[in-house]
Amino acid sequence: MTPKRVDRSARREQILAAAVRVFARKGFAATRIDDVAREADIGKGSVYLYFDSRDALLSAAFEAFAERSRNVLQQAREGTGPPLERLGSLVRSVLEALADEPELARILLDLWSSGREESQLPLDMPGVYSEYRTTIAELLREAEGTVREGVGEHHATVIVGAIEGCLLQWLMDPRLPITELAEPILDVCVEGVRLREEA
Amino acid sequence: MTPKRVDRSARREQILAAAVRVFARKGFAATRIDDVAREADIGKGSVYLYFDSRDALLSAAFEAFAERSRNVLQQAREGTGPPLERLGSLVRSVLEALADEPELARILLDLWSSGREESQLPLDMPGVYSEYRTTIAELLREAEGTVREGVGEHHATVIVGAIEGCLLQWLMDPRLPITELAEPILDVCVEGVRLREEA
Amino acid sequence: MTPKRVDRSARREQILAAAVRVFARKGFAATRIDDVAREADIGKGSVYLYFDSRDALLSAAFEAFAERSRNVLQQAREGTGPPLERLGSLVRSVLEALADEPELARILLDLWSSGREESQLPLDMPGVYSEYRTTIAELLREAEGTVREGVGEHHATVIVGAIEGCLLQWLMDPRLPITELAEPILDVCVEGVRLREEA
Amino acid sequence: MTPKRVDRSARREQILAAAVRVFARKGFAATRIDDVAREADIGKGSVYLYFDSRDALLSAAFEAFAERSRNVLQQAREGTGPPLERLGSLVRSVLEALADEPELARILLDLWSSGREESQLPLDMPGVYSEYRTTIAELLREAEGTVREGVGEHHATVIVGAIEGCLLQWLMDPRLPITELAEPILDVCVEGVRLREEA
DNA sequence: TATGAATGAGTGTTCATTCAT
DNA sequence: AATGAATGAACACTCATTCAT
Repeated sequence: MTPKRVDRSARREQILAAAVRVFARKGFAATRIDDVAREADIGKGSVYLYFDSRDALLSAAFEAFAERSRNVLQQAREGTGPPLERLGSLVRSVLEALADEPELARILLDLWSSGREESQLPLDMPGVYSEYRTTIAELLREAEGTVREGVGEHHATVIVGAIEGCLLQWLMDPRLPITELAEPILDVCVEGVRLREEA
Repeated sequence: MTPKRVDRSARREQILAAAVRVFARKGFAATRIDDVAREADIGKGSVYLYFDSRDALLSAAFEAFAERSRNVLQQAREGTGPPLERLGSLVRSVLEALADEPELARILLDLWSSGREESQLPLDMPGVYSEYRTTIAELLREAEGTVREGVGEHHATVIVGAIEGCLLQWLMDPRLPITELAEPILDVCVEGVRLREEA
Repeated sequence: MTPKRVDRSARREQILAAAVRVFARKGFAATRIDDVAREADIGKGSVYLYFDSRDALLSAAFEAFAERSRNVLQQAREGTGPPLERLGSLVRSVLEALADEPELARILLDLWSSGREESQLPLDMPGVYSEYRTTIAELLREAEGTVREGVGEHHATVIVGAIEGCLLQWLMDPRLPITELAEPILDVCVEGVRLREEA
Repeated sequence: MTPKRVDRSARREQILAAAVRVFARKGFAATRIDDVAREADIGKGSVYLYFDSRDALLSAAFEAFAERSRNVLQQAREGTGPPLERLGSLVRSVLEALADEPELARILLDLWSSGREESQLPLDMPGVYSEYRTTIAELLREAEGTVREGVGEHHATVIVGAIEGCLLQWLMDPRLPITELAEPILDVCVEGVRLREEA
């Protein structure tokens, strides 16, 4: 029926993976189509059989990243158990997912840059972060009674910020122990919103 | 014979300011020297009388940013009063400084990208964040007895992360009320490390 | 998958020949890559598929010239017969070779200029002339007994000079009958060194 | 009457001398107006008070060179004594003049290049060489009876060639002892045309 | 007269994209 | 489908020339 559909899509993935590796290494701006083709071990022209343009590679990388995000968030929303524990799982999942695919993480630097309003590529990074915030805000709302009064959307923003900000520091300085940061993040963020059971 | 009529360094600043505005708008990668010249209302060649290269403009922008950073951090270190309150002031100062110069803030997106290891421009962004962490870690240390045990460097990273991560979200979506985030950040971060006065 | 259709080195030669024609006409300094591309009837970018830079075109032209030189000199060294007759053949060969490829001859003007010490391009023109002199000095040495005493390296320099100087004048004024100058050169140079059979 | 005429012309000479020094060092193509101004120790704009354009500097340098040539040739024409001896004096004068002002000599490389037909600057180098040849041909004609039959214009070309060709080799390789070449040149050129007094 | 800041036309080079094979 | 040679638009940077002071 679709005799080469699998091949085609596998090939596409192969090229995208190569592109992500190169983007991670040199950054999008410094990456040439030639570099991607060489990394994917195919001819330069072949890249265009699977992607419309150089920018399309970054868009596809964004999509891959956004999909990971959606998955992690969906799990958090569908999870059961105490909301603050699900928040903890969410934070750990995010960091693990990034630590698992450090190359995908490194392209965040380019995705952030390209998210700019006047950019030609309107990758919907704002949307990704908006979803993050919404999901976490929802968890906080569910946790009503466990968290202090007044905790709300802004605190969700801070929690997302803490995660992304740690990630950012790791990207700037890979010596930072990104996985070890999960607990401190939770320490700060979860304790930072938890209701104090004052005597 | 006639001494210079123009103040070299004022002119330089004027061009740099124009460059920062354009970088903020279109991103460094998409900014042409011509754009900067037009924004500064001078000829293209004149840019080169004050900057060695296009990259030098970004480096200068980094320097401007780094100087702001150093000032804010210095104030935090020299401040008096309870450490956690000084942490609060620091957080507010950082956010205010960035909200005051949103264009300078937006080039952070480019500075982060250029911080990449293989980049040609050795902008010392890692150094900037390292100083941030050190300063905050110092405040936390001074706050010993007020903060929970085990609170340390990693928590400093989380606090820096929360600030930068909120900033990041604001950059992605300028509708976020960046200055209003100071209190939630402190809410989370300060409460997140403060000793619980358990009965 | 399909092997190259074009013969790389043939293409290279084609471009080089075009470049030499333009150099001959306008001089290297006044030649734009665009001129070369147009003369070769290809796109400007294609020049760079075969040559690293504009300078590389001149270097390649030098190589072509140097190869011709080496061939002519080798023939002179390998020749048989009385040395002074071989000198005559050498002189005639040099002039004929240049008259045959007047465009290659005209780039001599540029090669001489580029031979300057501080030049970026280390075209070994001095080496070429040094070989000329050595070869001719060798012929003169072999001719010992036929030439006057005291005839040596300096006279070789003068003979090379006479050839190149005639060439120079022809380049300045193409109406000079370069090939007809072979005999006068020999007249002067050979008679100028030949032993006088004094009574 | 002409209150600053001397000053003006002296200034012009100062600049021209500076230009010649720079041309000699880096070649005309690589010489910037800035280089000349710095060498002359004046402002860049001031160069244009005395010369119309960069090219005009090379033209002026040519004029200076051509004037030296004319002087030397005039002396040869006006001289007395046996023609072949005057030819000897001429050769020596030319070489001495060049050895005296090696910088003026070095710009020959640029003058030759710029003499090209399609060049924008039609420096009359062909004219200079033509005069050389005419003068020497005249000497040879006067020497009728002392030189072999058939010696004529072409031999004049060869003699001019020998001089210029030695000069060329010296310019390519300054280690060649230019002044020591006068005698070999005469050896070859004068003996090369002199009538053999056969027994 | 002297200056050097300002200019912008001009050019070498790169590289995304196309297309003949 | 796959290739890589060919292309030319785009751009950083240079520098001769101008001109306000």
